[in-house]
Amino acid sequence: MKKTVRQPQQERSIEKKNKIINAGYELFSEVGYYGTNTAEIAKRAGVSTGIVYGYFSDKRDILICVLEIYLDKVIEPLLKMFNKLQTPLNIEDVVPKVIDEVIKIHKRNNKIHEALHALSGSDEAVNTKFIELEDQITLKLSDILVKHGINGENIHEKVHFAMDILQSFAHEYVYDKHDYIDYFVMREMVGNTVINIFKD
Amino acid sequence: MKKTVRQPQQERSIEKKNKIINAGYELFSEVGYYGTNTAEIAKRAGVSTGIVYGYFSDKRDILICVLEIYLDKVIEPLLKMFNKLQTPLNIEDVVPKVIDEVIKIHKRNNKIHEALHALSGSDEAVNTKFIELEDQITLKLSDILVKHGINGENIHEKVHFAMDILQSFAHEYVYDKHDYIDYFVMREMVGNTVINIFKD
Amino acid sequence: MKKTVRQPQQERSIEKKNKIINAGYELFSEVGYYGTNTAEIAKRAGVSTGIVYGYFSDKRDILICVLEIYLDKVIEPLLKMFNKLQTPLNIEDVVPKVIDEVIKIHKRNNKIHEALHALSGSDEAVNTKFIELEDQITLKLSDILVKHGINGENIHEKVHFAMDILQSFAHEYVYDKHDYIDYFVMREMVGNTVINIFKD
Amino acid sequence: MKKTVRQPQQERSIEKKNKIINAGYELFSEVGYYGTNTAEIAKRAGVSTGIVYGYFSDKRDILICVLEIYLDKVIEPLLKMFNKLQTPLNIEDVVPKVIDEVIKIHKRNNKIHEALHALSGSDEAVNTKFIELEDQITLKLSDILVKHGINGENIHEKVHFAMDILQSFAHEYVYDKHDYIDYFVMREMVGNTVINIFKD
DNA sequence: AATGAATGAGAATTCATTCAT
DNA sequence: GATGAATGAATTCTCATTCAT
Repeated sequence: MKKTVRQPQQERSIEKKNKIINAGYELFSEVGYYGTNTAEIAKRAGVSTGIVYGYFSDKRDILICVLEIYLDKVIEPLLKMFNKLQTPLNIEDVVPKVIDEVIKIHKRNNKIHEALHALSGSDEAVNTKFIELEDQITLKLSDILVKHGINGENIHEKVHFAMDILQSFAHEYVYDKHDYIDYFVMREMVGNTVINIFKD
Repeated sequence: MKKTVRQPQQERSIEKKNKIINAGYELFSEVGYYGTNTAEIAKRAGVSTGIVYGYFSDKRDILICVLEIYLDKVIEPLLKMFNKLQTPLNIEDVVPKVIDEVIKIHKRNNKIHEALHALSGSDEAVNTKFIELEDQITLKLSDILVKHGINGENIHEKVHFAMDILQSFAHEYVYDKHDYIDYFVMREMVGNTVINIFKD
Repeated sequence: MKKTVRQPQQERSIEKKNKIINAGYELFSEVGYYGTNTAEIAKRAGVSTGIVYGYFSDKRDILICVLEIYLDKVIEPLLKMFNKLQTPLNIEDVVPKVIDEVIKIHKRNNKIHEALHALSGSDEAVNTKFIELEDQITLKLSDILVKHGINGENIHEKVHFAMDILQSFAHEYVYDKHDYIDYFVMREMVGNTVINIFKD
Repeated sequence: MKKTVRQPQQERSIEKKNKIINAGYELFSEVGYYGTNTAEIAKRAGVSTGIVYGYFSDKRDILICVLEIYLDKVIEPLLKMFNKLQTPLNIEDVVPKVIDEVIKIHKRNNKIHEALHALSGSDEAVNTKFIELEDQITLKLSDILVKHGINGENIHEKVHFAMDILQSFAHEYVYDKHDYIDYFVMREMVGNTVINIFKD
């Protein structure tokens, strides 16, 4: 009665599972979770519809896996950037680079971010994963910043708040295009604000 | 061929249309757009399924209308608060009040906000409406602030940015509950940041 | 419990009933019986949907009435033409005129003919009316022809058969447009055939 | 977005598709196109409603396929009959046989013929298919007749006209039952008329 | 008589999931 | 492990007909 989901050990199987996840990633990005059906995922992955249920317990399970690779695509470039920084770091120099990086990440992943974030409201597991993502980023960045000599007082709150601001701005920047907003001006504001957070 | 949607003139009809919108509002809030079906909306509104299509062209059309009342629920308490303020306004006093208000709004509307925002990624009309609403809020608030003696330079960018920050924080505050975040500390940061935006 | 259908006596009412029938006639012609809904008929007739059921027991009842005015539109011009004929009539002269007339009738009424004929397969009353129409035409024309000196032997069969041929041809002529058919040649064949039927 | 209709290759699948077409054929015959719903077709075919949409894009698509097998049921017995004939064929002997055959075909297929013809008025694709089928019959029969030594002048027009006449008569014969018509007499007329068409 | 809003059964269609091969 | 045909519950939407006003 219990549903057993294959834990693929062989390379062939892992490869196939990844193909499905990637197909899901693409399709969820393109037309959202509800706009995608499992048959299409299978087709795009080049496998049969039946085998999808050999690797995943249900459609939502694919989503969870997609979410995981999405998280990597977000976290990795950020960490890589921070790891390249030299001590002592000059916050005025770093912030613009971070802004550029966050925008870049947002551009690459905006659609899937929307699709996944949309689900976080109605799906506990998805929501949890998102929170975990934020946790990871916040904690790792806090660590790195403190190691580079940034004042550690309330560092988690500072980092988290800064990340919120940057993400929010990246979203504005990539999507909305309100006519009456000068995004160059706004970018300066964002930059100065973040710098101030870490300044004193 | 042509779809005719009743444009209700009489009070009775307007009332009924509103009942449907409210039922939609509630259900979309509770279980999201895709978790709701038109039969349920009708049932909750106390009407037949058929008449739903007398007032709305389709399910999405209900969403669009829900989006509109959502705006009111968001914008009205904010405007009311601002209208009570005395000129010249002391930004240090106002910001904490605004934070409280935004948190309150977020608490009341968090689910529906998610649901609507979710759709804006995959539905052009919903997205357009969303942007329209953001525009309205930004422009109205900008207007009020300038009238109260706030420096009008880059006011749209300032207001929009401040709204992003506040919304982002309210979201954090209401939802996420990261263990390592002291929300009282974060709240102070947010307040000071917003105050700084409008200070000089 | 019984459904009473108003038998309109006053002119205003009769006019209104006719408006509905005409609206039905038009719409059935344009989009067929199943492509038309009663709300549209009412709208086109300039009356409310409710009152339609004051004059007609149901949608099919409108169809029956439409069928009746259709029959008149078919029978009248044919009889008018035959009544103008002079004794002794020259069959070679008459037949081309009849062909022209039948084609004209077909052109004016082809759509509604299709729509009505379509129903005759599944609706006994409609079928009966159609048979009645054929009866009327056959008997009246037979009468006229005999009075004009045409040999009365098997006259009903001759007339009916001739009408079948003419109708069939008119249908071909108005509709089908098979590329490989020279309709001028076919028309000659039809004419000669009909003439032969009445010749000996 | 895209609708993919299975193109069944395996015998099992083809068989199932045929079952659905046959169920459609039966039901359209019995109660017409609008009197039939897809659930009933599925039930009659002994399959689920879902799989119907695996083989057909929609209900109309079933109709189109039914139209095709209808053609076969009409054309095959006719062709078989003609193929048995000896050259040079004696038209006086052939025509009565053809009349019998056409009546037989009509008896077997009258309802479906009605149903299909009905739709051809309001559905372009059905209409096109219908014309295509008539073309096939005309061209094949013309070919056969010429090969059997019949004068090829205006052969398409002759065949088409003869088919119209025969069909029209078969329809009369099978359905209408006008009291005042002696169908034996009429049958003689039809026979002679058709013979005359091909005589000189 | 007249209105047109309201009803609700019924229709077509979709799609996550299962299952025979 | 793999296939893809098959399932059938669920969903959106329509429309002939009724009914409160």
